[in-house]
Amino acid sequence: MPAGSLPHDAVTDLAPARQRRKEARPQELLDAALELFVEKGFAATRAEEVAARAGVSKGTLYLYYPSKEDLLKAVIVRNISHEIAEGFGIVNSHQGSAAELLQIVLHEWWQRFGETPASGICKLMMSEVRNFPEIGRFFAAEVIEPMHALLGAVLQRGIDHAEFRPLPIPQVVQLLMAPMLFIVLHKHSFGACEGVGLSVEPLRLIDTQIDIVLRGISAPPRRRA
Amino acid sequence: MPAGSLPHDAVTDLAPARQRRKEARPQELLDAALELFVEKGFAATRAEEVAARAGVSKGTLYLYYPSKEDLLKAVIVRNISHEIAEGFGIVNSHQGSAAELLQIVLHEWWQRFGETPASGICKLMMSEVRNFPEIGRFFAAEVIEPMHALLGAVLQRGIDHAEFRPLPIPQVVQLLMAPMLFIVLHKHSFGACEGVGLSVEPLRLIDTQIDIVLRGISAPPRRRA
DNA sequence: TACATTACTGACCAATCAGTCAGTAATATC
DNA sequence: GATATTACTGACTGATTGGTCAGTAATGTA
Repeated sequence: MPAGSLPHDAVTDLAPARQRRKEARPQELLDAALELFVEKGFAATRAEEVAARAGVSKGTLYLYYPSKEDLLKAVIVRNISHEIAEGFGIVNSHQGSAAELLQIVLHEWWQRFGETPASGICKLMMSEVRNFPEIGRFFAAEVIEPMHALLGAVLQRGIDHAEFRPLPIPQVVQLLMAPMLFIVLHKHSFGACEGVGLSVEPLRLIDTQIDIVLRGISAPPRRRA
Repeated sequence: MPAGSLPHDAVTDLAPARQRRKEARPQELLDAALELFVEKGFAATRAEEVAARAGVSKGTLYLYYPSKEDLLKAVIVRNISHEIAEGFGIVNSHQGSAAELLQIVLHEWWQRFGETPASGICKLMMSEVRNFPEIGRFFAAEVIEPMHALLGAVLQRGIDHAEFRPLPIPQVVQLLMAPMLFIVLHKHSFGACEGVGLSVEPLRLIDTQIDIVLRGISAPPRRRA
């Protein structure tokens, strides 16, 4: 506003026009909170900022969530994708090779989770578990463990079909997840800063990973019989 | 102390006995700050806590570091290992195969950095870059880029000697680092909590990684000539 | 033992922020 | 249009915490 602007009689130009949208608020607040918690961390984010980004006042935030910590819990709980169940669907119904399946699962993971704002949850959990171990246990049980079971099942199938050589499954699962996590963590930390080197190209990295790992775990060609 | 304990005339039993140790303070404060920043995050850590863990009062902290943010900067700067230079020494003087060299470099990285408290810097930077991009740029220039150059050199040598097949070096470097980062990040987040599943065994994971990647990137056996 | 120097302390201050609540205005109902 | 209901607001408060500084005691010097 130019200096000396005086409040001409009616509502000022940019007056936000108060609205009542009981249904939409909770999700909008959750979205705003996720963004800010991922960006700045839980402790460094002020409740009023969350409210402002969601387009409401602080009072409204506390109308829907009783405390900042409850807001955090809700952010985690509500963003937990139930798509892991779908992942099992894909795995169980897949007809082709385990190698193909692995590729599909990793690509789907990237598309349905890595690319979406929900991937920020990874950074958020990483940063905050030690302050909220309860939430951490919940996340581990609902996300990490199912995800590992899923990838473990893919590997086991490959081994059973002699497509992959015998493997230490838990370790290989962790090795498969590591680059995926690297990508999303980078995206929400260094990758979001100006002039911080290291260009990460998710799809290219994932494809290179698939290429190398598949060569690395494939069973040697049969000698005879 | 049992209830009703009264201050008997001289100094109380557990009186901390004030000491003057001008030389030792800065490092002790830095160590305490690193621990706490990694554990709780920068914003959630109170300056007085840092002082207390270092065994001094808040005033003393501010005697050595002008602000909490300056303390953070000092924590990063002072914990940046100059061992990457030694890494280049190892790489340049190595006589054996590139595969062997890769194994050595990853193991050394784990021993000299991953296992030490300094590895907490990884989590700290991840969590805080977006709040302190300046520090992020410094860290990228001093640590990330040299580290990538180092691993890139190892890969390049392997390719030059036809030990490895042609590779997209930047991607493969990232794939090599991802599990290392996974290990240290896990150690300082989920790994430090009770009852949060997922047992991560660093050496076993690193060895599995080396095994798979080496198979995955090795050049196919020559056909003729 | 007396005095000077200075590393260290912790009570204090000002700023910040989570959480509250009396009041406002948008919608529903008649 | 009049009245009732309730989603929403933002000034307020109590607690917390970054940062200060007048004072204290440990050490050095004579």
